[in-house]
Amino acid sequence: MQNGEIARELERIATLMEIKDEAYYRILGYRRAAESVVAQGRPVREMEDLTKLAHVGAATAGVIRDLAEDRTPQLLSDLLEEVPAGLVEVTRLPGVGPRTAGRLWRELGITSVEELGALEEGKLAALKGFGKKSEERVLKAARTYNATEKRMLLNEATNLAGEILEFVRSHPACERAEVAGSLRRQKETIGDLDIVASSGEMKALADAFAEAPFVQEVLAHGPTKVFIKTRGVEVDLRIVEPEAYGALLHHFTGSQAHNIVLRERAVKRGLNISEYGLARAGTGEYEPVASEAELYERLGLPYIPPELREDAGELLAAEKGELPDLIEVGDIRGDLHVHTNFSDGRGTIESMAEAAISLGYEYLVFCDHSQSLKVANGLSPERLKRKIEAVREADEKYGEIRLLNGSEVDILKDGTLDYEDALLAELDFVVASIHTSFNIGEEAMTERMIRAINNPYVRTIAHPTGRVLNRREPYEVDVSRLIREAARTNTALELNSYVDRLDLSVPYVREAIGAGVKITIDTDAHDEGALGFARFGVSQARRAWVEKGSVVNTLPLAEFEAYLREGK
DNA sequence: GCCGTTTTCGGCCCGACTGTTTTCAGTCG
Repeated sequence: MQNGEIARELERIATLMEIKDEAYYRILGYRRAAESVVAQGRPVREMEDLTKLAHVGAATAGVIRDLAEDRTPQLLSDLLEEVPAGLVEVTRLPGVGPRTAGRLWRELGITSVEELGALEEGKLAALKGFGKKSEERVLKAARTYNATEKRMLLNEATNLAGEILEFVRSHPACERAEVAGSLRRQKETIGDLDIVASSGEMKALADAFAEAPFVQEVLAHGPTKVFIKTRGVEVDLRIVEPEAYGALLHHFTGSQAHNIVLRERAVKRGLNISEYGLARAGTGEYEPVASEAELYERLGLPYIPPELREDAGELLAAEKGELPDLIEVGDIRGDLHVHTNFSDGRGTIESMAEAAISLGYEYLVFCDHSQSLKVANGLSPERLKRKIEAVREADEKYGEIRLLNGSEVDILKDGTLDYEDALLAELDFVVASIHTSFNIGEEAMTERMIRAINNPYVRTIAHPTGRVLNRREPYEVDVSRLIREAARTNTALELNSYVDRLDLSVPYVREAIGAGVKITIDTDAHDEGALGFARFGVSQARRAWVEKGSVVNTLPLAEFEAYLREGK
């Protein structure tokens, strides 16, 4: 099992224990262990001592070991014998938690969302603590439940949040407002949106928001907190007095795991943290904190950027003064992987070049598809040669930017490349990637890609795991082996910035830079607008603790050209 | 369950909103 699956199983264990009404802190232990596994870069399967992970002790380590080696842990099989597995899904219904799910099971014999949805009217309302409203809400949730929840891509979430933010900011009662939550941390996909605001008239702003034109449904509405649904997305607005804005922004940016460890740290120093500010322990009298920087400072820490707030070692690094100097969008000097209408792009060499110039880039590498990828109008050797000429001519025309020749050459099923080496030698930069024969098994796929990595002309491997968010799982490949091989051969790995790829994913990027592998942050743009997706590639790199020095295309033109000349 | 610069036992983050209640449990973030 991979880290993600292991974490999901640990979550499932925690939920089953919650339904059983086990001790709260025992459950919390498994939940925090799940988060540690997700945050971990390299596959936990390869770790010798699992208790080195935060929040993992002897017991949880045994469970993780079993899962990693595809055995069912005794704990899990015992739980599944006692608690129906379908109840885990019941707890995912909005407004239904583990306690309610447990009662539904014990008192009504419910074991799945489907059974709950088919329940006769009045049965639920008759339970103690339930009423008509609760019944209506729960039944509706069960009947409209959709198991395959789709999460927003970063650009969709950014656009939607922008519109909502504009409404909030334009209200006269609003002093400041920002996006918080997972979007501010730039998680790869976004479920809900969190907006925070400060205001001297909180209730007026809350009421206005609940009646905003984009509101589909009001889920909760108090004087400082409004929870609505718009276009199927839940949006949470939280409001505080202006003096407490920093504490609120921090609180709602999360992650929850980061907040918890930070608060525990504060408690040890005699302080409580809440969204209202800092208090001497036990007094409940909060002193407002106006900025996040001030909050960290008063805890004796340097500012921790939102992208790092995942309880993935950032507090320890902050204490030691070893936080990374994270890469920024402005550090990107060029894009090494863009398409044109020679293959399946919509832009021309010129239009793409001009879009790159307007971003301030110093160089741009055109990488159209290779001959065997017919569906993408891949270039035959003859057409590639014509394109090489066309790029050279265009390069003469533009003084502001260096235009270079590349190819996104297919790695064929046997690991050979889709052009002869002699042709690859004529190119400035070669990107290699997989677009066919995804299901050949982990061993064969790994060997196939390692063969490509060992080709002397291949400088980076594009979208190395082939995943497409919300659409396609990554193919099976041993990424850790690819990373070791890339390090050995001085081959880079791509962090593809296209919003539905973001591939390599963050944990692997962190593993790769740890192994000394260079990263290319490319957009794979098929039109001019997509060049702007570089910001999302950069935000993922920041989540992976990447500094500018680890990224090939932060090199100024002269140094980049030297890098090209040196070869591998 | 985990964890330790007051520790190997006794702690373990914090608050808003809802529904069904007359004081609070459950859910959520």
